[in-house]
Amino acid sequence: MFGIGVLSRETGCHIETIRYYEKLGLLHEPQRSSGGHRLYNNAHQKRLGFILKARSLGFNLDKTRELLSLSENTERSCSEALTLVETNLLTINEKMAELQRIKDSLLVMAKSCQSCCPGAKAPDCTIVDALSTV
Amino acid sequence: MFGIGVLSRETGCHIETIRYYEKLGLLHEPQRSSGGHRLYNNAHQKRLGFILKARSLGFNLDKTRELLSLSENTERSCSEALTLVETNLLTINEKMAELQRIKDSLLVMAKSCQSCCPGAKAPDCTIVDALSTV
DNA sequence: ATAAAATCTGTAGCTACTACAGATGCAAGC
DNA sequence: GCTTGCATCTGTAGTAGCTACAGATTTTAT
Repeated sequence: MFGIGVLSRETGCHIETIRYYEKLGLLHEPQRSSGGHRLYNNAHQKRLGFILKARSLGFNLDKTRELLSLSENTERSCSEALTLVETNLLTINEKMAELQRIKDSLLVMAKSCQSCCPGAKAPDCTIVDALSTV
Repeated sequence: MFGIGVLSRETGCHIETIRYYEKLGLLHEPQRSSGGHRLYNNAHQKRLGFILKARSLGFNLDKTRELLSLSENTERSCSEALTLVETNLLTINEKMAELQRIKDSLLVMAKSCQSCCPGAKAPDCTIVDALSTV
């Protein structure tokens, strides 16, 4: 049994975030010391690790909750997990495409500025111009 | 002069967002009708278009404010705009790298699940396993 | 004149945390 | 046993960038 500070250090998860996950029901309520301090065991630590890993793979808290449920429920099937992963992949792909679109535009703007308006006044900059154009 | 509904339709920006930008000082306070309704002109529309374009290129509201200031201030130089664009490019690149990392992991997980545990129970799925592993 | 649509202000909600304030608990040294 | 200092407690508010109401008015159309 260990306190929230130890759990925080072991997992790299902020104390406030641990309490937040507990409030949302992602982490089970731990035992308490006589004075009311939270006391965790290895099962808690494992579960928190699971959550953090899911989060680091881009799953939001709802999907993470789903994944936790899948990991515990023998009635549910593997294909549900696969669907969650594939849905997440779609989301990631969309975000990447959007970022690529932005990146392309920014590169064009930067290049244009570098070659056209070095030392010019800001309002005449091609970057400002590009933003002003409909 | 036109109302907020027209401005919203013309720019594709939600009415609430227009008022929000005004509250933040990104949009100037417009004239009002005798009854208190906002009345905009073309300058407002142009400025809102500028903001929306900056937002769509990944600039946050603070940077957008900076860009607006650059577009109006003859004292400031073009290089400041370039710096903003380049900084934004760095941010975008970081986000893309992170997404790529996530994508790679998800692809591995999906592939592993497809080939190893079709029809298995969820708790035995390789996806769940990958999330459980430290 | 009246009904319907648009707009008004102000507040609360969203995600996923993070940052306090002010009150306690706990563990170590003397 | 007492004090000191750190850890932890609860609860609330803040972050970004909106979005979604409620309930009151204004404007527009018939």
